[in-house]
Amino acid sequence: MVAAARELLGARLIRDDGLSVRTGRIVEVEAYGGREDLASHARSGPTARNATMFAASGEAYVYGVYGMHTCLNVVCGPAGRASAILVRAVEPLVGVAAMREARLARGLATRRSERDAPARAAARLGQMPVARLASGPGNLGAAFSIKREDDGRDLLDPASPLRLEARPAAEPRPDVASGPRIGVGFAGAAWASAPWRFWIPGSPALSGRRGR
DNA sequence: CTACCGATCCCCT
DNA sequence: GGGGATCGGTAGA
Repeated sequence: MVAAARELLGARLIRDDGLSVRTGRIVEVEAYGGREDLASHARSGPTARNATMFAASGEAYVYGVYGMHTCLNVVCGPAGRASAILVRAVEPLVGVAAMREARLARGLATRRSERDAPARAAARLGQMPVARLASGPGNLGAAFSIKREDDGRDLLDPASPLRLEARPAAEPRPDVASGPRIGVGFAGAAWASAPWRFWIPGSPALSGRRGR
């Protein structure tokens, strides 16, 4: 699982809906395990929400949180054993305009209804640096139009509209840094401090304050 | 700079 | 009915 997380860094995430293509280089991920991992959605065994976590390697596990965000995971364990890698950030490579549109579309659908909110959101997105468009799991979900219907998709199928590609052979294996996972304090100190977050040091697209 | 707060909805110790 | 693998804005030191 940890090895799979490291292997994902540098790989490409691709959204190909037939009209536009969006791709990004994965620069930040987190590993989540099964029942023993108190930070994992699988901590209480299989449920309707986390069923895909128990699927075979290579499927997408998509979940919604806080009523407005969808997050993408790559299932990485053998069938029956829950494990998933949360994709927290990518560096946009192709389809930057489509990512801005997707961010705007999702933001308008969910943000509080102030009178001038749409104009302000559009202005903010227009100014936003490319590296921030898919920085953080919620932002990535919006930029790549991740939907609940993507749950269970085969990310290793070259014909899939949402898929992964290996890091290009010509591209060197990236350096990898690690540290505690984000936002899992509820799991208790032991699991919250486990160094299961991995990132490519120096990437401008890292989540939180690191990339700013 | 840090700290808190609200938004918003599906699923569940 | 509670709460969350988040985000961006605001208030205050």
